[in-house]
Amino acid sequence: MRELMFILKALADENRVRALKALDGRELCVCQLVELLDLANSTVSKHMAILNQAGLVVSRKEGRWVYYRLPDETGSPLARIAIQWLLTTMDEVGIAEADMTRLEEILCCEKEALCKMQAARK
Amino acid sequence: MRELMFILKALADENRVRALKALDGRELCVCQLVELLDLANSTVSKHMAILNQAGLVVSRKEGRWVYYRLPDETGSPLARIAIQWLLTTMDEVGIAEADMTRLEEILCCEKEALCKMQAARK
DNA sequence: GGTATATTTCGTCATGTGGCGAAACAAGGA
DNA sequence: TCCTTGTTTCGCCACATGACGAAATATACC
Repeated sequence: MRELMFILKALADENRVRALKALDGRELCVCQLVELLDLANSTVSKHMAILNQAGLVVSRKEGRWVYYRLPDETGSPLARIAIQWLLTTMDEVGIAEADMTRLEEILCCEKEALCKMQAARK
Repeated sequence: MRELMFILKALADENRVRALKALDGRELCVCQLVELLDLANSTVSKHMAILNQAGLVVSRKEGRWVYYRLPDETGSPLARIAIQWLLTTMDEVGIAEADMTRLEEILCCEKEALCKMQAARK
């Protein structure tokens, strides 16, 4: 029950749901998620920590960059089924389409450029 | 997206999840849910209102009693699929078994007796 | 080693959420 | 009509949550 509630609580925030959808089929680093969600990087980092704790994402560090992605077969079955349900549901209903087009733009940018923009914004 | 978030937020509370599981395959009135969840009736009523708003339960009034049940084919597809996912997940993992045996006991009692007990408790 | 930079952690604040009891509401029975 | 009673609404409180900026970490580059 504890694990299930962790997952359900992690899913009960729109920004986290949007992040999961964005991670469908690809890996993203924090600065790309910051750009997509338009939140402070500290906020995004916290959201990703919550998703990570629930087993809904896994992280990988490469140099100074941290990449997040959806878990593979080795992840918790509960979490994987939850993700599958969420993503297919969102696809069927056509949710977060604006995010998908915005994500295309973001993926075209160099990550360094994104980070510089974000740093300048403050 | 709005409807999906209503559903996800409604599912992000353990007591509400327990209530949904208890409603699997049967109809329950508020006083029975109060007994199962061991919360104030005002609190249970609020929880059920949240579930109702998300389309995860429907209510039926019969005299002074209000019965809640899971939605049938006429309910929102999004809500119905969510419930289906939740219940099968809980079954597979074997969650809330204590509740199920406790529920058997509660169903044996007259509803009037339950309400009297609850009234006396204050 | 020192500097630059991507991310996380910390401190703080505003808002949301879940809990209760009391009062209000609704419906049956005297 | 008045009383009883099951449920909901209201007002309040304690705590959780999500947001930010600043400070701390960690890692590449000089």
